[in-house]
Amino acid sequence: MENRKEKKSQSKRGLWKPEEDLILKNYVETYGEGNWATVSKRSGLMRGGKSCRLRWKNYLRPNIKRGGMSKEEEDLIFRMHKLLGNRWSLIAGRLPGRTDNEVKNYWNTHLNKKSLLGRKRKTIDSNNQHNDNMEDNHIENQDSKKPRQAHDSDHHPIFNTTDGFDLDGNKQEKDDESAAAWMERAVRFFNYEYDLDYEMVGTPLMMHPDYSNFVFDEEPFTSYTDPFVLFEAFGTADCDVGLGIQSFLP
DNA sequence: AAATAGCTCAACCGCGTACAA
DNA sequence: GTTGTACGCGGTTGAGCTATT
Repeated sequence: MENRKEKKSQSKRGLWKPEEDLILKNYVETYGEGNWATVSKRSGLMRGGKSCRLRWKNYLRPNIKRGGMSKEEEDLIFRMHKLLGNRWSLIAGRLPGRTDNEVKNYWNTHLNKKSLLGRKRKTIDSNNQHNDNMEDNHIENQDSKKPRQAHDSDHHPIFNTTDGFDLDGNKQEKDDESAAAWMERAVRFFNYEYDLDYEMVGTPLMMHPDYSNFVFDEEPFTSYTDPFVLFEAFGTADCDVGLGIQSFLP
């Protein structure tokens, strides 16, 4: 413990200087990525391994894309976030050259505001009680200092069904019954995610009396069942949500 | 021109997980 | 099964920049 404290205080902190970047770059080119704990010893950098790893991953790595997000990237982040929550590394994985840190910052400084404004504006419940609760809940979540709790989507039935609905991206024709089952699960998922009312959780939205008062933002609902996004979330082996749903695939 | 409020984003921290001994 | 180590992730902080008064 004492050792760890000592080590910490010895590590240089704060912004990286160009000469430090150069040293780190040379180090990685010589020794390769990994073994970050030994970087300071071998390279002479007075930085902790974590700091070096982060600097490499976010700024020095080849093919890092700098500069503002395109409209397409912004749109994808928005959609993926709706689906996956704050899983920045997963979202960043679908944006070549972008890092999880960048996506997270972009969300917090740009898209999160839009999201909150949008929610306030876009629901049409006449008494507006749900709207306020939704926003409060969201802000409360954002302010939480706790480590990431499981996202609602982790446990939602849409990711845990056992009806064998085919989502493996093999371009199989979906019959009407399967499509209907899919849609129902999707509807239930969004009902759950927005957390409109705890009593509604698990209740098929179509059957709920409040259904007529609810809209999914200003886009048609189908945009959130965008096949690309759904495939990305459910159909890829490197996606932990995908792994969940893949477990019941044939 | 100076003060200050607001915003952005690089960097840090703590926790969880994987893996080896 | 336990412990130690390395790594990755998401939440948070704060320095520096910009806009406003």
